[in-house]
Amino acid sequence: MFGDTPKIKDVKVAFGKLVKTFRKNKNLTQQELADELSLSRITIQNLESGKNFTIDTLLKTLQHFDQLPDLMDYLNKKSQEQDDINSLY
Amino acid sequence: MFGDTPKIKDVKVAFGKLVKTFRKNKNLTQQELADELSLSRITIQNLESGKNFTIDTLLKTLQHFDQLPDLMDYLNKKSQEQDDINSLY
DNA sequence: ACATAATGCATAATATAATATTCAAATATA
DNA sequence: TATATTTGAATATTATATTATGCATTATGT
Repeated sequence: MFGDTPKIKDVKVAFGKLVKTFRKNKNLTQQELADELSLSRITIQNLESGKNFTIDTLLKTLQHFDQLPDLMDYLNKKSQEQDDINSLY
Repeated sequence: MFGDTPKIKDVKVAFGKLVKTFRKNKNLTQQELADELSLSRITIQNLESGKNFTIDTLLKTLQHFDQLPDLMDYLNKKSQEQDDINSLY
């Protein structure tokens, strides 16, 4: 799909599609999700359509779908592998 | 460290620490990294210290350290597992 | 210890994300 | 098909991320 060199836009679109999938799987409208997160529908729309958005907007949304633990695991693994690289020298 | 319920702030700090580790492992100063990304040193500082920041700032930084492919894999796996859940019904 | 570089942290100005509103197009529902 | 709901997209306003600058604190090296 993206080979192995996705562009920044591709990653933003991927975040957006993921959020939309989470939302649809819980049968929520953009407005309902926005209300539950104290955000506007437009912010959800921008997030889902790959516009620029803040990390707070993204993390509030991922938190609502219980995705923070897995994301934290991912970051910890990344930190660990960087520390391992560093300790080689 | 965070049990299994990290807070939004925890995730932002984790992103920041990871970026700082990437930067240090390449012996770059905040200013040098900022210049290479056409961002200000303050934006890098905010990112590394867990303030709010935009997804563009984060992705430009991760791209510089070749982290977009792995991040894309993570998002694709997440999308796949959501699609699988959906197709059960 | 000293000098230099790097980082943290303020303030103020600018750029832009978030918002409210409206309307058209698309999607679902009866 | 007809109706209601949801979504996409535009403009204008507000809130805030980004930036520039300056200075204090903390490394780093000689």
